[in-house]
Amino acid sequence: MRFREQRYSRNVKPTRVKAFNPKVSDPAPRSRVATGARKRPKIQDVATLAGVGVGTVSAVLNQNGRVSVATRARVQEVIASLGYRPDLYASNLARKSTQVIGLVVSNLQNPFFAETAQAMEEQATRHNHQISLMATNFSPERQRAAVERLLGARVAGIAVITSEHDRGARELVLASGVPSVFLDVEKPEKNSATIQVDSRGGMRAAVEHLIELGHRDLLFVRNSEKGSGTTLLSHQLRDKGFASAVRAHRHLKLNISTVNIAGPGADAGERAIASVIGRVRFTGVIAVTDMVAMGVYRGLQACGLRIPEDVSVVGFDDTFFCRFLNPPLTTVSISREELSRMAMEALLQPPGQPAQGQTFLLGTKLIVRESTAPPNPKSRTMREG
Amino acid sequence: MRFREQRYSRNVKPTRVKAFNPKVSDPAPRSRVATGARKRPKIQDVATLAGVGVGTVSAVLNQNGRVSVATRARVQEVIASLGYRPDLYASNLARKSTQVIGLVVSNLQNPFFAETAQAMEEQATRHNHQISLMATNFSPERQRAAVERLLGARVAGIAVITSEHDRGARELVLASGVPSVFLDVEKPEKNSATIQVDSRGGMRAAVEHLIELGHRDLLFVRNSEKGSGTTLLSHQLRDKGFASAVRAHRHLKLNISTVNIAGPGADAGERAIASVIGRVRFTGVIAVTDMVAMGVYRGLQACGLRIPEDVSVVGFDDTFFCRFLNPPLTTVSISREELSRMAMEALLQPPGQPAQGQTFLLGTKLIVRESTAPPNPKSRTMREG
DNA sequence: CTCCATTGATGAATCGTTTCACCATTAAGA
DNA sequence: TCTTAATGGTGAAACGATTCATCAATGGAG
Repeated sequence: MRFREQRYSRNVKPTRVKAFNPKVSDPAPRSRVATGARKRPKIQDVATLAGVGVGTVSAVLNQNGRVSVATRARVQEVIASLGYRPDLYASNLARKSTQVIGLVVSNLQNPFFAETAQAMEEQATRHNHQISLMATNFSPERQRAAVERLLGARVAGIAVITSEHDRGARELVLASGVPSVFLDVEKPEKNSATIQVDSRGGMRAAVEHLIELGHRDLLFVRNSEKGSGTTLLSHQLRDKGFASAVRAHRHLKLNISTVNIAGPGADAGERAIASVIGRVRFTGVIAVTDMVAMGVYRGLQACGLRIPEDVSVVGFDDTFFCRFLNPPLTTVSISREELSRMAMEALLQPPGQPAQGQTFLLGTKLIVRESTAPPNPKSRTMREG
Repeated sequence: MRFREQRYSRNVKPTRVKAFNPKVSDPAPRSRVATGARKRPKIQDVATLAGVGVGTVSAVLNQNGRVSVATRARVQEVIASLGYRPDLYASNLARKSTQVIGLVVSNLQNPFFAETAQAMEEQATRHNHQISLMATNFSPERQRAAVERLLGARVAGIAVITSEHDRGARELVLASGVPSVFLDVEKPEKNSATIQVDSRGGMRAAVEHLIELGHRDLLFVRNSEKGSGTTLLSHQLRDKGFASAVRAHRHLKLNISTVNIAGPGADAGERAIASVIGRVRFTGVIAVTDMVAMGVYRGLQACGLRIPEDVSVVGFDDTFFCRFLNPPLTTVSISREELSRMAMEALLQPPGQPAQGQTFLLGTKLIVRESTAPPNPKSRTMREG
């Protein structure tokens, strides 16, 4: 019985059944939309043509192992002539690691994220990696979904550079053991690197800049991107940074006001100004984001207030278009190159010290442009009487 | 003989040799930098726990094949309890297709590309695909390299949305047989889809808008991003569009000037204005790009010219920040959603008609904001005398 | 009761790499 | 001459999924 069975399964099921069983009734369905491409050469083809074993070809490809110069040259020649390109999926499967790093950002429309993504992409290319991009559009659910998909793709690392925050997503990443970096996360974990933007320092520089110019009546404008009630983490930190900067100068009797408008991006800034104008006295505005500052510009200009003659404005992020606003915006700069360099360093952890678990501090720098000037004593942001 | 042999290969070569050969001399080197993560469950684990075969689990995962409701439920339960997630690399290798589409853009700093990337990402997610992002920074060499890497990654499709153009890259893609879309390519191929932006229509609308307002002295500002001498394809098309729009109104005796400044992005616009001011008479400016228009704003304002009182300005692209310029920019809009929808449709070619080889026409729409107004007869862009 | 069709489930073979135990050859040392 | 070491090179097994030929069980039909 057993023999019968074995023999049967051995002989009647040759490895290439298809070739022996042309399915006469159904000549060529293969409905997978005709490819039209020549068959991709595989490593075995290269090996055969070069007269070597597959192991040798692999060694040449990954420049490890010992291969004589002559053999190496011959193999490389064959590779070039065939146009052979190793299949990354097979390679990754066999190697149990990938060359892909997952990048989760909030929204590419926001230049801060776009510029960061670009910088990350450059870093990745430099290190021979690829970027798999996911955008959350500020939704924690989508963040979690993004992380889940990246994990399924077995990425070599995950960078979460978002303003929103999702505990579930973070826990998924942490539990997976995949190298990761998070931006501005509240408490670091041993498992995962953190990049902390020095919002405090940046805010202090911004506030002190205005104080030095002579401003004493300050308006802080913030928004929370989504009406969801949750405050973005980076905004919270900037809040704190602002508060601490103000505290450091409390002897000056500063007159501080804060507006918080929910809503997406730049529009919030505009509405914020509309809502306080005539009710609050201020000669300097600090916006939590360049995007918000753009809205503030519009709001002020709609009220006939000039920048910087009547009101000074400071932004945060130094997105590239700051220079093109009218007047060019004074803002706090965060280096995207530095940020992406840190992220990559943490993700790729060069064989030496384990960068995972480390916390990187990302400095900020005040860029003074033309949106700030000494306050104008005649300027009126309050309604008369 | 045959029996002996079969039996031999059946019994003496068990699939798990390693388990029988514990290598006493070398207990546990595995120096691959401690992972610390629990071992990822594989499909066999799920199958065993659920008491079914791997084929059944696979059928449940891919909701094809016939599985009874009871079995399906049991398998799904085990999957959930284990937190099992199929390995995309193994899956792709076995299936010989992937869920990744490669997106090549010029530069994420340019909001047009950033917004397109975002839209593509959303489309991809909707279709259960991932985006692998590559930026060329306007370099043809980098474009080729990007394509080469994506091909190696066996992407399911490649979208090349760039302003620069590289014949080599295009040929690589075409030869590979991978579904692809290119933007604004000169001549379509059977093999690959094309999206043609209706630059002609957009330019005509822009020109006619200015003409209707009463402008007769028009300045066309273009740049070529890189001093490399090669003109960006999209710019060429916009050139032609502009020329054809002008030709259509030649009976009006329009006074047309053109400045072409090489150099990256917005700066070019500023330098363009600087170079023509006082030498050319114009009351309306058409910029080849919103980015360039931003530079034009700066250039004009630096000369003390007001927009739109002294000079009207029209841009092209409708990037999101147009609304935040002062004054908000009148521009020609290209729908990113539409663009990405078309790209995805071409790439994913729903089982029905083969969208490959098709040419999509992407319409444009003039968005009138506040940067255009009737010409001011007293305005002087020419030096006196 | 036999035969056939249908439904559900199985698991060996396959995808294209990397890895690594092992082999062959040569060189150096005793 | 015989070991021993070093260098080049080999190819089977493993990676973790999908596929599909095949089997078992069940239910009618004849």
